Amino acid sequence: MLQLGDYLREGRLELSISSRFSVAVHTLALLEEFKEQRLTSEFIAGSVGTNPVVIRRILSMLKANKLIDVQAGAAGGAKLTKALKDISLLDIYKAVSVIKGDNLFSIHEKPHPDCAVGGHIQGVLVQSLGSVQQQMEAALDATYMSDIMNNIHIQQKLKRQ
Amino acid sequence: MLQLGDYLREGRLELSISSRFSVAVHTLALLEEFKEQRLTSEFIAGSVGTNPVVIRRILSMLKANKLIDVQAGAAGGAKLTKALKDISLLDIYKAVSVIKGDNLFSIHEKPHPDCAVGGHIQGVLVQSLGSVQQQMEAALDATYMSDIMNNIHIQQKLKRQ
DNA sequence: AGCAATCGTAACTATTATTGTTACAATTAG
DNA sequence: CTAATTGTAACAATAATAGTTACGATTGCT
Repeated sequence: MLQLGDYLREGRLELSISSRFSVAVHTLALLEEFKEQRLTSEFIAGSVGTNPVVIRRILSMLKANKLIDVQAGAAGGAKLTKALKDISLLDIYKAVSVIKGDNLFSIHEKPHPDCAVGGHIQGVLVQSLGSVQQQMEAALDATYMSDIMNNIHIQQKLKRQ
Repeated sequence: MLQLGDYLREGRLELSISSRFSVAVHTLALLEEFKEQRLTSEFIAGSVGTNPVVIRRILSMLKANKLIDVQAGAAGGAKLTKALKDISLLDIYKAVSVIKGDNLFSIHEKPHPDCAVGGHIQGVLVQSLGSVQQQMEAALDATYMSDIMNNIHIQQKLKRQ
């Protein structure tokens, strides 16, 4: 369960589910689609529509979480280390959300402790909003990269007809 | 269901579930706890631990969504217009998230349309991530301000013992 | 050994939202 | 009329994101 301390850490940052997440999903789908070769950050950037450095930063995070393998040098690039059915969207979400203690909801940090409401609101919100966050993460954990890939293949076939 | 167009709007902003939300919940709890009188932005700010203008901005949003009534002038201030059992956290969440088309997840906007993955990833992500967002919002909609208030009262009693 | 490709990462910029703050006109009760 | 209060504009400080340039480190190939 989430702890109050997780929320009240000094200098805590606001959540933002950045497009790093969607780019990471895109990248893993590419690695599957072209799995016979390592893909370079330049190739991936071309498909995603961004800069290779942006991709390399995301590759670093995925590598740190052992979802992919990346090699420098000539013939370098990235490849999957797992089957897509063993990678949930939650795995990816956590991999690219590098800030520790990331909370979906911000809770104001200085309610008045002597107030009938202010003295208790943080603890109550940690429970209720923590539960909502858990349900959101459970939903992410229920979708796998293999599902995403299946959907992409369905769209490919639809387009061809 | 979410539409692709909701995501691809030019200049779309990143999500951030700001502390406006937790401050709004705190405010509504205060209005209930002291419902025999109108509460001024200064009083609420004292309990929340912020500036009265920050509170007035949030009061404006809650008022625009008909959750409260606010009056200017001497003896002015805010009061509830509904029973707490008729206000869900989702109602509040939507009230203070003023940006239209706010999406929990950002999706990168320029995947290469001719790529086997890039040409389909947006549509697939809109479906999958839209579903996750819906489940998160359903969780918010399952908690009511009356639940929050009950929990606050439980904590008040615990503290007294 | 040397070359070319590629990653890893630092540094910087531009953009944007949030939060807090000051200021002041408009509103309203008494 | 006066005092209290809201509504809102304007501005500053802070911080995250995304993009970009640059360059050292790594690696495969000849």
